Amino acid sequence: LKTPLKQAATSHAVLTEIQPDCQPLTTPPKPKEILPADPWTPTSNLKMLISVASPEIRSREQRRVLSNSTSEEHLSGDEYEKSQPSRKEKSLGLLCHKFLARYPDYPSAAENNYICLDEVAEELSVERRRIYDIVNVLESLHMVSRLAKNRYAWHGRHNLSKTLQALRKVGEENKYTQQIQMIKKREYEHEFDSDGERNEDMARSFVSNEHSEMSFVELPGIEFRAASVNSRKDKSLRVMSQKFVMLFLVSTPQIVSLEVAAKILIGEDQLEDLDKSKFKTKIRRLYDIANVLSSLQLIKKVHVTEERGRKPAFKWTGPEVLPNTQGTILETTSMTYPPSVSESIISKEQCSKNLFPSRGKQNFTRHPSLIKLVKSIENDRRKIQSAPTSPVKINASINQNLAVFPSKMAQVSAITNQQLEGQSKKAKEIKLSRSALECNFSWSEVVPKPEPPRAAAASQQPALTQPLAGCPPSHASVSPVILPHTPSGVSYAIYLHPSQAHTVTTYSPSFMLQPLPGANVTGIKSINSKVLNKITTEEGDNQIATEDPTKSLTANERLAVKSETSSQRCLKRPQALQDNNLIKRHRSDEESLDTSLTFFPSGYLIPLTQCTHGNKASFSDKEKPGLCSLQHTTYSPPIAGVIPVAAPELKAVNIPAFHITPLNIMLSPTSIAAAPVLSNSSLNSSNTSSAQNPSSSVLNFTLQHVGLITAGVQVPANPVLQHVPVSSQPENLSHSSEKMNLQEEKVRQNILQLLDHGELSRNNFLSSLQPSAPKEPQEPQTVTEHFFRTPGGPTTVSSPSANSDGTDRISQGTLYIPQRKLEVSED
DNA sequence: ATCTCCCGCCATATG
DNA sequence: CATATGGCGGGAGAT
Repeated sequence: LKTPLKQAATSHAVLTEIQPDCQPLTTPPKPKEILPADPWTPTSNLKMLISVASPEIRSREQRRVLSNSTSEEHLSGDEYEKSQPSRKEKSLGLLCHKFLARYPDYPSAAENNYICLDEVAEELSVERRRIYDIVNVLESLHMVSRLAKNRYAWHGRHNLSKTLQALRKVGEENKYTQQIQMIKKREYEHEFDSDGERNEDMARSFVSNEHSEMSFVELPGIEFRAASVNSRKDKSLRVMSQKFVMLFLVSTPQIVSLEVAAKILIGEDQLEDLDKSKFKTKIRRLYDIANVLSSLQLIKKVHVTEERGRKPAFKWTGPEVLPNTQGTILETTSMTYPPSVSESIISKEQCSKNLFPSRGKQNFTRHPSLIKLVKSIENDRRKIQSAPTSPVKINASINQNLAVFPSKMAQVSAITNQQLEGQSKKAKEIKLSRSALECNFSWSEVVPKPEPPRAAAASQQPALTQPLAGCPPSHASVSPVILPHTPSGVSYAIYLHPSQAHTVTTYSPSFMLQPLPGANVTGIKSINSKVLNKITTEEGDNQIATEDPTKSLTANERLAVKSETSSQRCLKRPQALQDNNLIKRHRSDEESLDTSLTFFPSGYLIPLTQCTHGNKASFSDKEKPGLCSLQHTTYSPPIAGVIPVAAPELKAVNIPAFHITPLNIMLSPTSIAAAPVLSNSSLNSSNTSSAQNPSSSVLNFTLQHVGLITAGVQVPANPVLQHVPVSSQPENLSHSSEKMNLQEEKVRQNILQLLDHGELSRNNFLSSLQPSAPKEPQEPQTVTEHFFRTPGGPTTVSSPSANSDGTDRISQGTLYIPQRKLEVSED
């Protein structure tokens, strides 16, 4: 019927931006939007071209051209159906590119960045419906916000960093990592026992438990307040998009298969109701979302090959999100709202409404100080949540923040604490956290720096240094306050996600970071569950990006972006205020407490003004330096690398960490992740085996208790950071331990299972699990796994770790747990 | 056949 | 009530 212009397909046509042609009748093109300030930046154009001109398309186009012999339409109608707009040309992804091309990534406040849906739809000549699809996901990233009926405000990537951070946090709170594990485990089981008596694995229950319904995650974004119009209840596409992104952010290899994503997004609730159609629909939506995210270059399509064939998946290619960044918002905020400490204190989560309204009735009380802030926001979206309450959470992070702003905050914090306590008994933990200090400083990777963690470290970090450093040393020095308390010893637990097996490798004791080109990833987490893996290569897969022009370009772009973002966010010194999700959760609802797995509702973030550009210059390098280097390093050997274990951020070791560690362990029953623990201190101090400080003791204790490490093994803590307020730890520790016991057993069983299956052949592994079997104290054993990525694809990597079987020994208490194989291939 | 995912009906929300 | 939004899923192009 329609006779589209033929061969629109020519590359030229495609490249040409938006629809040069058409619309004879309708309103003429509107000049208005096309102003000098126009969005088209060289970058964007380039970007667009690159992305658009994918090889596939190009080849396709060529074919077409040949066939047509360039004639547009002339000959015969034989061209019949060949109509052009081959499906691909109408793809959401391409459309999205066009859309994005219209606006600058980083619009200046000055320009009018308004988006009129009608116009856009018209100009791009697509149905409005499609525009909604795009806008909705952009909205989920806070790249746009709705102003009113037909109008949206374009924010570009200014908020992206914060958004991602928030999403990551929420994802962590929602225990997506565990959910993913569960799902994978389930699949695994199915494969195995065909009999399938799906053991009523608690796993399920876990998942089902949480079924948290989450609503839109709000982020502090600029004019978000104005977005009064937005939102309503469902927002499914938006929410879905956020969840999808969260999955990437919490996954260690940042690869998420559609299947897994769909399952999680779907039934966050019920056990698998293998509702086929529902699943299908979900997948469709995910594709839609993925297309947009791909256009944003946040993800790219890959395939994961597992035992059962290859499945479509996507790999995160966007900026990595720092684990601990909690400080970011605060920092920003503080700058923004210097006066009201309280406000500044509020960090995302605190402000949150319940994203995940867990079934439980959670009654949060809003902290007075927050009320004002929240109030306005709430008005805007009052209608949105039918939810009666918009709980505001205040948590430990606040306390932490105190450190930063000692004087001012003090009172506030005090208040906060009281309130918290009042709210829930569970809050007790919070106290602990506050003492913890958090300074992120970059860890010196290879070069151990003698100096104190403080600012010193950060200063000259090589590119590889951790991003965490987020704050430049300069800042640190500037605001000494930040490091109020002595640094706490920070230990980090490294674990491997079973599901995402990747190469595991040993890490060097010295913590050298190496960009692991191939290694994708092991997960490294700080105790408090923040992942520190900045190191992972972006190109992650062992792919060598070098030759691909596109990639290189993207890389560059990325760099640019990163630096920018980092600069923004690093306005302040490093304080890693970490917040503990755990704590938050605990206090949030008591009921859920019992099941450790229960999810707690999280809130949405209240938008704070976004940070202005402050001194960006100073830190350009810190944050993502690692990435940059990584990118460059693409040429590096395919081998899986060493797992960089270092934990850059010195976080206070808080109790939460303990909780978390166990959780992680227990959660991944399937393959069980290894939990290597390291202290970042080692970086500074050459010796790893220094005497344990309290924190390390606790940690060791915990680990031992859980059975992850042998009694003899000890995890060193960072000397510098030592004074972690350990005081209360015992309680917490015990507490967590208790919870974990059950889990412990399961974990073991799982391990055994693995062994049975032959996945683990190592005695070592077992022995390591046995507390009774002491091993060399200083050298815990590692169970290495064969993870492999099989060859075949560019991505394939073999585990570098030398001795194939878990014989490797890793210097400091590192435990690696075996995994299943998994291959990732591009495209 | 499977993977992608476009198209657009039609229920809802908004104004 | 007229529109603006946006679930949803059929079904077809791409592989």
